[in-house]
Amino acid sequence: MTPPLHLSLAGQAVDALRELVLTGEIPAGTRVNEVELAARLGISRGPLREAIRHLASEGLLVLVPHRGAHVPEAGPADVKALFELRTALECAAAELAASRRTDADVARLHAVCAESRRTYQAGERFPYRLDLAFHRALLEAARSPYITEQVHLVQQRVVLLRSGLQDHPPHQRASLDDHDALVSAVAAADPSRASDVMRRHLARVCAQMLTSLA
Amino acid sequence: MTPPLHLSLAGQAVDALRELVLTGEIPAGTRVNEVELAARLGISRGPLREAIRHLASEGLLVLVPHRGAHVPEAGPADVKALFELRTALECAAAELAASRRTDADVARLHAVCAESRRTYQAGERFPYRLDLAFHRALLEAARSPYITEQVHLVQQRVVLLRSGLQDHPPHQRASLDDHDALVSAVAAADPSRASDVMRRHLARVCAQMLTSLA
DNA sequence: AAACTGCCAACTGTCGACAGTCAACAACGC
DNA sequence: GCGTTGTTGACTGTCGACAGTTGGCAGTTT
Repeated sequence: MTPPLHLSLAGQAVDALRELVLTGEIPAGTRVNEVELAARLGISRGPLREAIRHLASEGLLVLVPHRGAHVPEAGPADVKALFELRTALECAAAELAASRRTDADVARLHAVCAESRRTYQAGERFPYRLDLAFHRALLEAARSPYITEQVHLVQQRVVLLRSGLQDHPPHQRASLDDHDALVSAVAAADPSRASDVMRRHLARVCAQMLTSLA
Repeated sequence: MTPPLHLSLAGQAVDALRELVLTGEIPAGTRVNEVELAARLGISRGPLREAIRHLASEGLLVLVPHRGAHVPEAGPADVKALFELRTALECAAAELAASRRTDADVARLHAVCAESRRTYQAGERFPYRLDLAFHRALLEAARSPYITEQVHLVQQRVVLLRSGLQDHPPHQRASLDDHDALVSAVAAADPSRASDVMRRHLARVCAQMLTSLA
């Protein structure tokens, strides 16, 4: 059928399902039917079940015994709790990045910031993609694999919460400034300042998400 | 067979496998045979596979395509990286606990510390169980569900690394003092001091594990 | 009319069997 | 004797079918 495919069906199913969830194609609260979805993806229920369980372990799905899986519906309390976790992880990452960063790391961070600002001034709005790229560049500089892994998982859940939300330009402007301040603290090898800036940045983003949610 | 069991076979398999891994009954590096283990647990391969994937998502197993799962072998670099994650999470938890704790929380923490000290002075060594209980009591006071969840997962991985290691009494003595200092900071509602104490505590524990490992 | 009880359809949980892949072993050539 | 290649065995990946449970619907009772 598919001879030179280097990924198992379960692996493909994970990617496909993740896409369906993150794009909001499967709305929050909707129950996922195994047989139906398996047919839609062209695979059997076995691999699909593994994919469902995997995404559940990432927090993108919620399992209910004998009642299947559904995309979680998040309230303000969830957003706050999730950002407490994100703050813990990313502040630590910022600290580590400030103490471990190489010149190449700083250059990369500057490049991402520059591109973000350019895109923002050109199109009145910079894509979320660049925000993710910035945080990932920071993680790279932190060189802490387990923290990096966890931040990626948390960011995914934030993306899930963001689906159906749009950013206001003023908030974007503030984020750009935060990013610049963060790069400056990292470049200056000042861990505690980097942590503080990150904390304020995430507090702002969290507050903005809470108002957009209400 | 087992009529009034309120847990799915996969759920039971998760618990059983977790026990086998954490107790070291399945040594690090050993490959896990699905058919053999399924027979041993008295279930089919389907639920067992789900259990294996679940534990892999918790970091207790490593999956290799077409070659099954095995318990990860951890070196010093892994220990350091894991403790960077643990420090990020538990320092944040200590901060939150210090700012949110109720009198009941403080009482609970005091009780755990007292029992630890009593057991230590009586038997020259206090069980790891009480150390876990202390950190869990602190998490309860922090009231941050996602951080709590992640700390539990990390603690599990630490237990995995600890299997086959024994504590030296002097290190235990230091831990007892750290715990007391932590309770005092939390009781005084001093988040930054709580975070600092936790950081020092975990640095000590990490260093001790690294020396025991070599 | 409202509440309760028994049935029914749909779905999840589980199983056994088949197919594909990888690694070790053996035979062969150099 | 050593490296290479074909073969074989064991194991994982996948599938289709069966069994158990859940929630809803119809029928009945008060």
